[in-house]
Amino acid sequence: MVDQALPKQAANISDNAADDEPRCFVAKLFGKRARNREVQEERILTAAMNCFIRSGFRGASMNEICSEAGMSPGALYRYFPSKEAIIEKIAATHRQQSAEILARMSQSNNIVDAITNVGLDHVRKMSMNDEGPGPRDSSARLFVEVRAESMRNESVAAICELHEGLMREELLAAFSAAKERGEIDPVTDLDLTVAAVAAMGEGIIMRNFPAQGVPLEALEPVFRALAVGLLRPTTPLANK
Amino acid sequence: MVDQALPKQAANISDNAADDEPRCFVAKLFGKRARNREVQEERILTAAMNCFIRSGFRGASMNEICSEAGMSPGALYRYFPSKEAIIEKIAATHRQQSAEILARMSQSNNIVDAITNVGLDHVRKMSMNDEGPGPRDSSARLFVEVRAESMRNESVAAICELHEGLMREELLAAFSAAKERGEIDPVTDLDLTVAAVAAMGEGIIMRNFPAQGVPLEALEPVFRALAVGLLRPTTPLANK
DNA sequence: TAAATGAGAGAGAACGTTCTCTCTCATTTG
DNA sequence: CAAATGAGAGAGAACGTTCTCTCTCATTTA
Repeated sequence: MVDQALPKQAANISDNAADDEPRCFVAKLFGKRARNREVQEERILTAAMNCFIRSGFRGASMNEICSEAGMSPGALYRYFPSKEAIIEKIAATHRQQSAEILARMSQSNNIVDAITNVGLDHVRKMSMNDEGPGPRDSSARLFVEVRAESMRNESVAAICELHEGLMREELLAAFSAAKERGEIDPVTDLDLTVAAVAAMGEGIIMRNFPAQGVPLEALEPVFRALAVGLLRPTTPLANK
Repeated sequence: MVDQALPKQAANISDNAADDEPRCFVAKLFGKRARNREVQEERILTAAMNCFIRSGFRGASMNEICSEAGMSPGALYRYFPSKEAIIEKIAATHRQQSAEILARMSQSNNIVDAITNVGLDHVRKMSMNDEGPGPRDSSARLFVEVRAESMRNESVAAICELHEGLMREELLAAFSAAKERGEIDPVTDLDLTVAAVAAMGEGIIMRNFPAQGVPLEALEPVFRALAVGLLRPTTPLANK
């Protein structure tokens, strides 16, 4: 069989500069014998995510994950030292995706539009990983699973706090800027408002409205009303 | 790990056997015997709840629950046929408590006050079971645990849907009445608003603000602003 | 005494993890 | 060039533990 795979360690150890030949480094991306470590890790994480969505962090067994990934336990444990490590990695990835969406808060010059758009973006993103097989609200399930685990698992709690702290900072910065622009009632407690918006957003994400037949367009006025209500903008309909 | 010096068997019932009670079959079913059974079931449920809060539904073992309850497995399995049955019972009890609070929605004649008060009641109740030992946000933990389980466990999902359906009905009835009173913009989509309020409420409950040092009084304007924003009352400050 | 109750051992399955062995293949050696 | 080498990758049995649940038998209760 002429299956040329990427020699990972050869590139690291030997320093032969005559490596201009474009080798077939895409070793059958998710195929039986993929050689690349990152590809294998990705394969495991994808499988584990499916299992965790189906059975929960504690409910899913390593054998279940191995079957889903098409690997043996021996192979899997070459890439992750423990089930706990897989859980932590998946929790981090999931929360990081949320934080990245929130990072776009400061792009808008209008706080009501900013909240509305970022909220919709978040809901859209969280309801999107539902193309392939499996339950329609996989992201919502994972979200709740991570939240539950974070309430009793020290390291998962730390991972969540890291990303959620970033999200709160982003919100606070946007709110502060809006306050200086005069868009927010000066007496508003911004810290509390940030916490409330974050909490309510979590509730919305958790329920996964798009998966229940509520279109994003229907959600738009809800987010807008929430923003108007909580932030009491002094010029509520200026940009609308 | 509190090994409470609880008398083994005889202490749970008062010893006034001198009464000339009818010792018929029915009396046995509904008399002292039945009451003792309820006491034992309650003991198991309380212990199980503590364990589930500490370790999660799947993470807590039956041995852990037995130790917490000060019972042997043989005794425990006399009262509950399976771990699943305990989980279902606890999920039902927890969700029912929420539904009972929501049932007071119709008592208020002002929709903004109604939402504010019921929201505060709910948060207060959910943060109150924190007198004894254990984590401060036991109700929030249980809430998330039940939600997570409901997303992959058919019977727990049915239990949740039962009580949450009641809650949505209650909200919808209050909103409809308010709409007829002219308190809500006629174009508002009440079904969507009910769903949104419920989802955001879940988010607030989940974060358990009182346990994080946010007093209920601080939360009051947040609920009020949320209600005003989402329901757009035509006479927003009438009763304030 | 008969029925109810409970303690505790432990059965049998499933768990997370480790171990051993085989296979593949780039590189080294002859 | 062909054989030898050795390290990475993986399969799958097996390990010790822990799981849920049952069974036996002693004690309590009516």
